[in-house]
Amino acid sequence: MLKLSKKAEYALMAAKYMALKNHSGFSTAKEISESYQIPYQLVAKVLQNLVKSDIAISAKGVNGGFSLSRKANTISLIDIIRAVETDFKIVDCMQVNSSSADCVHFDCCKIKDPLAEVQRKIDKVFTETTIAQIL
Amino acid sequence: MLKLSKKAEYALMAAKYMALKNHSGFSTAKEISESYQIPYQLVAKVLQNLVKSDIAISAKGVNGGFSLSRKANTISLIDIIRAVETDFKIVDCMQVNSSSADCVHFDCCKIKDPLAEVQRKIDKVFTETTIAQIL
DNA sequence: TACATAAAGGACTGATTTAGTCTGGTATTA
DNA sequence: TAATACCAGACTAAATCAGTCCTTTATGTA
Repeated sequence: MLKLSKKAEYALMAAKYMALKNHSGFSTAKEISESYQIPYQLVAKVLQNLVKSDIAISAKGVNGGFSLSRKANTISLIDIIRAVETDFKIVDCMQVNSSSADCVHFDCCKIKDPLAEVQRKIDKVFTETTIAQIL
Repeated sequence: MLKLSKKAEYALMAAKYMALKNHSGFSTAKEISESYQIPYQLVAKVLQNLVKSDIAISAKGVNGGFSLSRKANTISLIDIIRAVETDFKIVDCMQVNSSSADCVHFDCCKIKDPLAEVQRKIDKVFTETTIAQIL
């Protein structure tokens, strides 16, 4: 279906929220959850993923929260999406570790190589679009 | 996950098969199924979808089968994919009939408009690539 | 020091989607 | 009339996704 997951959507929304108030301290998961009507636990998890990928930084305790680790115009959509999704390929066999064990057609596939070019172009779209452009 | 469905994959493979032998009569579902190791019932269904979308024509009975209805370089990947998939949008709210009933954020969404541009670029990739290019 | 706040992280569940199968039908040719 | 091959819808099992629950760890403040 070529659809982004909710996690990816929420990650983009959270990134946008933080970008919009980047210079006024931390944003909490609760704050983002309530502002954008996103389930708290989900957005919390997504924010943790962003921290793991060094897109955001976090601070525990009172007055803690999350903040983007760098300027919005240096964070691409693909950075965000890769932080929360394991796969980002239009077909399974393009995953880094895929082999003939994953696909009966692996060694004789008729569309893999041509689709790799399509994949490259899609990656380009998400790589070239930054958080700054979705504000 | 932004992944194509198996139906879309099989549709592309079937289209490729037909394109490769376009001028030597019909290809049967069985033939394509066996050549490319695709479950027969699935590829049969996919081929029916292609017929419904006027991408392929069919003939019943002995010596029947399927054939592309026009030249491979006039059939884009998006034609094929739309023939077999109901949705082809990165987020639900971009579906033609979507409304605030489908998404709690519909009227206040922070990322819909920017993502529409991303969607447009992805559509462009699939529109500009034709079957002739995956042969 | 105690307490409130807030992130970290794992386990679990229910709903949805996907892939694939089964069955019966219709049309065509030899 | 028998074999071939498309047409069509219902159905099932497996996988994925979205969301929840619960416990732990860290930090600032009264």
